[in-house]
Amino acid sequence: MTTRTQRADRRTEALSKQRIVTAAIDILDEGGEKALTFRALATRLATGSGAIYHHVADKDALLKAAVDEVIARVTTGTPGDGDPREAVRAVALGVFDIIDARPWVGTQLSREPWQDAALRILEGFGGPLAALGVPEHAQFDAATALLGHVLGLAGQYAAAARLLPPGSDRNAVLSTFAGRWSRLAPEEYPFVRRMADRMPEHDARAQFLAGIDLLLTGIATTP
Amino acid sequence: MTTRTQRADRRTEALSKQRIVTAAIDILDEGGEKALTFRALATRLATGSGAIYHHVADKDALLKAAVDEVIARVTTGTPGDGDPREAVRAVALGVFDIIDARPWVGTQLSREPWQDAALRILEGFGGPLAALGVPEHAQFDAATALLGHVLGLAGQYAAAARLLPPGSDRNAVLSTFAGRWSRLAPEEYPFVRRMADRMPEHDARAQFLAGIDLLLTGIATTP
DNA sequence: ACCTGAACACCGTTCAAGT
DNA sequence: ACCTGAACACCGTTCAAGT
Repeated sequence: MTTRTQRADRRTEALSKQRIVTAAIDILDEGGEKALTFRALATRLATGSGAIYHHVADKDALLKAAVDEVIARVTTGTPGDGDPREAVRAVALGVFDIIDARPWVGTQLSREPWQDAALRILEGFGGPLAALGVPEHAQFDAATALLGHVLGLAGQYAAAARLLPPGSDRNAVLSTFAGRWSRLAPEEYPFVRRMADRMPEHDARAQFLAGIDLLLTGIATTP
Repeated sequence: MTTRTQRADRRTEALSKQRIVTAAIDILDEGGEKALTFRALATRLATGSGAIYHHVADKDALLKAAVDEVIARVTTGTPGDGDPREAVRAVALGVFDIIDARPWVGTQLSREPWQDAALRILEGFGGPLAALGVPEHAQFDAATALLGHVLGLAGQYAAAARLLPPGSDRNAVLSTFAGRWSRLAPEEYPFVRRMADRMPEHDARAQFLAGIDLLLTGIATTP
């Protein structure tokens, strides 16, 4: 007899892992890693903090699920049957752009070795590498090297972005650091100082891609 | 008149940033990142937790100083005047081995973009790259790509090592993950599954170095 | 079975009080 | 100036009590 009122009562909609992960992603996007607490999550879901543990093991599992969901969107995009080199670049840039847009993904990927999200990226490189004619025994080294570049450099830019006001873009980040580098001791850091002068004309995304291309060239040249 | 007793009283030795950082490194080595708390640090230094703040701004600064000290030991080793390729490999492997021995360094390097430690590594690559005849405009891309590989892949192995009992070595880590990968869905992860079968015969350090060599080949081939 | 929210066992950091 | 250590403002996680 009370069925008629249920439809309007959105707040008591059943909790689920999916709803929790979605809310967690929203909080991470809005306020960064620091903002994601079980109390904040419970408030947003209009429930008690303990309720979350009925659907998610702990905070680590929650972060893993959030990263996995976001990464899956890039790697499940059809690779197409075009140039395999372009397919590799597309996967790499896809992950780079995700990390750029959501720095918390970069942080988490570094902490989650060989977990679901990293495997998806690895898998995304595998097909194109085979299509490129890389011998099977060399495919694993090639794929892990590409993964390493993606996680390492994209993660660095993500961490840099975290230090600056959320509004500022990639190149502003680089410029800020370039200024800092110019003031280093010339005897200790001759190379870094020299490079600092070139920074302003550099584009972070292009630089990331240059690394991918160096690897692709190395992969194509190595027998 | 109380001067005679001072020599034996080691516990009241003056606090200093150096002493604090050394103690922090010891705690990190013995118990990992979780073990480093200001309370544990204060206990080891036989002082109050608040005293630490007279010498170190906060926990972040403490971790930065600890990583910087450890990384400086590798990059300040004389690069020698031998093969520049070998010099690049030596820097990369040096950092890899540090991260392997102290997983907390890997975690921290991912969180500290373009800070002292990362700059030291970058600088370590700079000299050899110039010696290799890499044109100046390409040196920065090359150095950052090498840095990305070091931070990305070495960090992954470090994080993996953290998940296993502290005794187990690199290859045991890989074998454990290989077993897990073999049980993945074949339609979703054909590449990763295929690679899992090759894992047992792989050496993590060699695989890391293979990536460096791919980059070096790419760098040498790119005009 | 699922949810609630107070309670527990921690943190990093601050600060009045001491020397 | 430096140190002490209790106090503060948080955490993640647990668990008796409710539905």
